[in-house]
Amino acid sequence: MATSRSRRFKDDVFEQFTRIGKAVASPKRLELLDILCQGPRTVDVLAGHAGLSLANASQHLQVLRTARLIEAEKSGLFVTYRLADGVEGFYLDLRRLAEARLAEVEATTRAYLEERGAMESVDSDALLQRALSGDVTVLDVRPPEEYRAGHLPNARSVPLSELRSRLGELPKDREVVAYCRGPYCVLAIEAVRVLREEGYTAVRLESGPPDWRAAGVPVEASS
Amino acid sequence: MATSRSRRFKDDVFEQFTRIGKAVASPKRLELLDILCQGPRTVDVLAGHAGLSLANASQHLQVLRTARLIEAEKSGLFVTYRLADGVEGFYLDLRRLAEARLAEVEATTRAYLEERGAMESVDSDALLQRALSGDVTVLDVRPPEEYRAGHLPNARSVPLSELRSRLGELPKDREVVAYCRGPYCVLAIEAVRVLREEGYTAVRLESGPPDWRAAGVPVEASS
DNA sequence: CGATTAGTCAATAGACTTCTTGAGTATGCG
DNA sequence: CGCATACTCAAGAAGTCTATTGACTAATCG
Repeated sequence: MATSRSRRFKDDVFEQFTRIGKAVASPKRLELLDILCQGPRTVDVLAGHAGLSLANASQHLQVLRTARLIEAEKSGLFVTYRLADGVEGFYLDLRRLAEARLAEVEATTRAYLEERGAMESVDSDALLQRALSGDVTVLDVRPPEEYRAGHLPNARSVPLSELRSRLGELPKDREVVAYCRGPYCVLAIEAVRVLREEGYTAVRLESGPPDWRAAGVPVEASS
Repeated sequence: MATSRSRRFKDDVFEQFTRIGKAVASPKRLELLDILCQGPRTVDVLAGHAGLSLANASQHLQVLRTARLIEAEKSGLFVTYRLADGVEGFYLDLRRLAEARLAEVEATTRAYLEERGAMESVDSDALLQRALSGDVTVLDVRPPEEYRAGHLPNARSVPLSELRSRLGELPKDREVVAYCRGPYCVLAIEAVRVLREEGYTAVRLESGPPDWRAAGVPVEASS
């Protein structure tokens, strides 16, 4: 009978698909993918960002690599991991599905924002358009190397750590739009808090470079 | 320090995303999703198709349901599960990523096809256009209820089990294009084998209704 | 009413995963 | 050369997931 043979074929195929599923079945690995969406990184930078021991991070990266979601390149002492083709898009799809289907995601986010006193509802698309228009001061508050890897056309790089000391550069009478890595990065939330304390009109743009790339919004490199 | 609080926030968010990942981290659950792409089904039909015991199928369905990928509706003795919004697209994205990144998927498929003596390479898009054009006989070899739930505009329903006895309905001088549920369903492969044995010129269209819906190809219901 | 059917629930053995620890390897630097 | 750095590998304890079993519930039918 052909059935048992086709059963084995199906089992094999779904087993293969599962390699992708298993790769994204751990919160730490999703976090690593999220960080890698910002650009290639070495193992200990990744470990630091995700709050993992070096050995543990390395192990998770192996899993992602066997699922072919990331690629490694060794140069000197350092191993640099980067996302494979098509993976950024898939990660964003997964995130979008989670946001759409799991009310808990929104609840968690809202709880955090309220705690930080940063509750607000801004039309994200309209805000992005304003950021692109040049009518507002646009701040990229991520570390400088991430700014260099890609940023909004008229954003200026002011890392959160330097924000307080560089307030002089920012005109007080102009609205400020701050962004960072994306909706689940907290840098811009902090930046907006600081700016408001100092009397600025400031809002956070929730999206980040990975979202813009996926949406076809221009993202400049360097400068 | 704000860091530990934001650490907890991130952990929570990624934990939530992981619910989707975990749901698609088991081959059996992916198979259930695949079947549900064809339309709503009751628990024991799903169990039968996926080769699972009733209790085990029910358990897997609970997991998918807590991840909100599927929805249940009870009517009388039967519980009918259906895909939630946006899930069909996500499943197809996952499958596409697996096909693109994992050479093993293609290898497994090729091995099965060769074993069945069905190796061939047809330009899938061109074949779909021909199937839509009306110049060939288009056969939907799935069970009739699946045909009713959605099929190509000029396909006729000839379930694989009835194919041999209904060959009289099919003109011998016209090329036949057979399709079933999609690339990993074996019904059309068998159908093409039977047709060729009987002297027909027959090819398999690899895609299926879920693919066409995602691509905007018209898919009729009933009739 | 009692029997039947469709499905869920609960418990458990066995298999897999995760994180940790400590050792091992390769490269570069003084 | 010896030593430091960046990373990987291997082993094991603790936790999680899967499939199976048998009992349980809810709806239907005679």
